Amino acid sequence: MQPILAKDHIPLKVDCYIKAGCVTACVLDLRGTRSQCLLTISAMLQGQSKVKVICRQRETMVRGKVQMRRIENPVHRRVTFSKRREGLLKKARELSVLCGADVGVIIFSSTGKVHDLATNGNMQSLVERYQSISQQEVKWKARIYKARSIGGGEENMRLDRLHVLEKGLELWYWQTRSTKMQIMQQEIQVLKNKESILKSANEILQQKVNEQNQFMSNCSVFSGSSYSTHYDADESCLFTI
Amino acid sequence: MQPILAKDHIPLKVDCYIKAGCVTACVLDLRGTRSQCLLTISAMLQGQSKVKVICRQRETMVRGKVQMRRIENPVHRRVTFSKRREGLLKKARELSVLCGADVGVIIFSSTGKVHDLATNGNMQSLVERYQSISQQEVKWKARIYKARSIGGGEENMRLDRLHVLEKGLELWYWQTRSTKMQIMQQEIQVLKNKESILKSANEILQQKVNEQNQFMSNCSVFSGSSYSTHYDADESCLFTI
DNA sequence: AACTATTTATAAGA
DNA sequence: TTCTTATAAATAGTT
Repeated sequence: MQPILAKDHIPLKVDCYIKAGCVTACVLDLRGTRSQCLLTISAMLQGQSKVKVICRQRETMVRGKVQMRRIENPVHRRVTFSKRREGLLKKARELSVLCGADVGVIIFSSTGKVHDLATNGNMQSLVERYQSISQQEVKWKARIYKARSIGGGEENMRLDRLHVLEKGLELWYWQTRSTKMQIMQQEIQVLKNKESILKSANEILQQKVNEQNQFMSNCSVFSGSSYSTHYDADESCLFTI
Repeated sequence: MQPILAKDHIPLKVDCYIKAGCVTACVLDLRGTRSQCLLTISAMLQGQSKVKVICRQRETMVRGKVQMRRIENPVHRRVTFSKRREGLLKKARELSVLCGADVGVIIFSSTGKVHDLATNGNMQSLVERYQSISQQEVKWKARIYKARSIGGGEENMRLDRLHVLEKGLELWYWQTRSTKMQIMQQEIQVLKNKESILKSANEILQQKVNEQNQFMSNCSVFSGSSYSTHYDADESCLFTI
């Protein structure tokens, strides 16, 4: 299948209702490389049932590719910003809906105006989630990095210790990815509450019991047996992130 | 310029290197309305210098529009997520370069994996800038709210001013309604825990106090003054769902 | 703001 | 996964 060279004009006879159009065509260049290219069709009506179509490759793109550099014209820049900002937010919403992702977008225009989107409805919680994960990742990586560099200096650095650390990172990734993570976080929340409330209940209880103990010891009937009740809530958080 | 009806097949003879392609054409429908439509070109090489092109309008779109709902097939969803995520980040970078904007994007996949982009190179500073601006916005809105409630009492409050303020307030409610929901639900969770734990703490406390009361009354020193402590947690849940 | 030619993204298939 | 390409969608420039 030899590639065939293009000629400047390709006269076509068609009898459809094309008025004008363009062709995104799959082409082979001279080296046989496949790529997409653009052709244009100019159609002129000829009588009732015939259209003459001239199809040729554009010598120059009328609207060239957008150069990826700052738009200097302020009016143009503002219009483009507005269009592309909407486009970006739309894409973000679509990603969220189609793939069940949570997406947050923050945009500062060059004039400092802020635009945002949080598909979960709350940028703050999204950012917090991001920060906690980032910090955790940084910690793990730092730990491994440290272990590695120490290990590099020390010959006694046992390989299995390094493996344990790397396993930890792996596990952390796995935990982060799983939906369990979310359940666990809720669980943590619950248990933290438990902790603080148990502590205050404990305080009140202690206080009551102490009052009574004091009252009773004031009666000089009882001596060294004081009631002490302590519900330790420190162990109530089973998971840590 | 009468629109001309399409026929099923449009045989074309071309001598360019088109292999296959499609046409996004501007067409006129039967009422003369202009719109974009799609044609396809199938090309077959014929010898060294000739290509036969069959151009016809698709009866049905082979790949219909994407339905904007969660993709249920996990493989499909993962692939789409990957592609669209890249697309989104690319768009964000382009917006930043073209318009001199600072853009931050945070993406959590449905499996909890995080992806991000901060065009200024530092998500933390971007988020901080966002948060400081958001806080100012909240303050401003609170001011409006206050002005409005004062305005309700004053007859001198000009109607147009009130309308402006109410418009702002409306917008603010709309923007934050979902956020509020989340905060409330969290609050509910916390308070439910509070309730149940306070109740058990209460029980323990009651038990203790009762024990001591009984002990003391057994000592026949005290008569009618029994300690009774009850921490009612029923009112601790401010919100109900 | 609307229009549309053109570019770009991407869904489905290999 | 990566590549291909048909097709849908975004958008640059214009009116």
